[in-house]
Amino acid sequence: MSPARNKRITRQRQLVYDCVIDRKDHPSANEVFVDLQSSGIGLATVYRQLSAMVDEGILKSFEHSGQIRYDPLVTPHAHFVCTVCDKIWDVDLPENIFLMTPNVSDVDVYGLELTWKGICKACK
Amino acid sequence: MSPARNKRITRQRQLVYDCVIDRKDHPSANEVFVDLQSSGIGLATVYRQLSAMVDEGILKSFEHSGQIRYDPLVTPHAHFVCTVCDKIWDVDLPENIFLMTPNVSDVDVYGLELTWKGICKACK
DNA sequence: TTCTTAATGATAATGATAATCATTATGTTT
DNA sequence: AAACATAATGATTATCATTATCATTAAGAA
Repeated sequence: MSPARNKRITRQRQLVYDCVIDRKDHPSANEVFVDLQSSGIGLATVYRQLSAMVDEGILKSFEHSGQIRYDPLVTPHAHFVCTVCDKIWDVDLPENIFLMTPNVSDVDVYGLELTWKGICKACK
Repeated sequence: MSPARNKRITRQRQLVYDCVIDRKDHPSANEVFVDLQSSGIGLATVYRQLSAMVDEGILKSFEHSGQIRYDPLVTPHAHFVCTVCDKIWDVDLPENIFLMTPNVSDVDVYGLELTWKGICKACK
């Protein structure tokens, strides 16, 4: 949660980070903002801190349903999305998936994004 | 390319479909619109036809860089995205990936989205 | 050819995110 | 502890992608 060189640890940065850590449901910027309403934090600051933390490697982000979701789990993993309630779970990547790089010639693959889609227990 | 029951095949529908088929680079709605400028088609119609075709299963869509991309290849496959030039390639899914469903209990998995990230030949 | 109504096109509305900028406050230096 | 340099904030506006609205047009059937 310590920022990059020449950056400052502000009350707002702490709030945003703690919020994403506490909720484990990959919140959007606006969801974080709503959670922190009582603190008086500004919406722009929430957006700024979230994207800053992604740049710094402290958070990961991905797009879902037209908005950017933030994930405190930065180690390689996949997601399961329930297409009914739109909730998201962290799941393990398949074994050895990194050995299954695509058949495109002369490219450097350094990452992947894997999302399983289905219906969760509660929605069935 | 024939529409659902009680729907009509319009000149505009044909134009939109042909455009996505012709370009194999997963265009956005606006890119299709620009391609079809000379036809006088409206932007709203492009958006409408594209999302209609996704609903009908004629096209697939996915989010990338803050916009929806359209893909005429509707059979299961993965993508490779160059994070420098932002181009997208269709690639095969890893063998037997459907056997590697996630470790979430009591969910019905019916699909997945897999995107490899890296740097393409031209950008290296 | 007429008729029904789905589809269109122009435009306004919405929603998410980024940019601007005067003000505030962090962390350092004296 | 006071002063300082400047990074960060918050209010606001701007931008961009997409959706909604609605009067008009045109498929496709009768």
